[in-house]
Amino acid sequence: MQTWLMKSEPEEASIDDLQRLGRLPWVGVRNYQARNFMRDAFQLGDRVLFYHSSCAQPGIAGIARVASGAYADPTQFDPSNPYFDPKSKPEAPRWLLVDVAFERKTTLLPLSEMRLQPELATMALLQRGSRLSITPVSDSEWAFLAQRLT
DNA sequence: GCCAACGTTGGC
DNA sequence: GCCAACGTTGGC
Repeated sequence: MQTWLMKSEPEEASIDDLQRLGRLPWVGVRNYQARNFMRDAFQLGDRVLFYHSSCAQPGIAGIARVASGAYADPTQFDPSNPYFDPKSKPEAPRWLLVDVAFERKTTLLPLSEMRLQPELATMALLQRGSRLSITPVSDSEWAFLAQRLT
């Protein structure tokens, strides 16, 4: 089983929202590399580290699971939605999503602390200039993180 | 609000 | 297919 880190702005969808709803369609991915991870590499039951971005305390806020295969993100077809993509056609959807299911909250592991850990220096999230909203987490990175996510 | 870094677009 | 211009991300 693989572990992934997925970024979400808590103002839009926080770990508390996921806890309340139990399950969420991960709408709004508009990057081909991130889409391809969901389409080609995600497996049902894969672990998801739920990361809060663009907020006062960026960091890992909880753990979730991949709860569906990839399917068309409906927001790309809705002209009133901020994620609307006029170039995407229903017969050939450009953007996909997966459902994500709540597992548990963790005490927030701040980005600033993650940066201090040599064991995490290889994380895709921490690489210079990395902006990708979905990144893989290696087994050794997860093993280290698991001890700190309480 | 700033700005570095990156991805996408579109003219050629 | 190149690459400059532009838009976006996201930490600070």
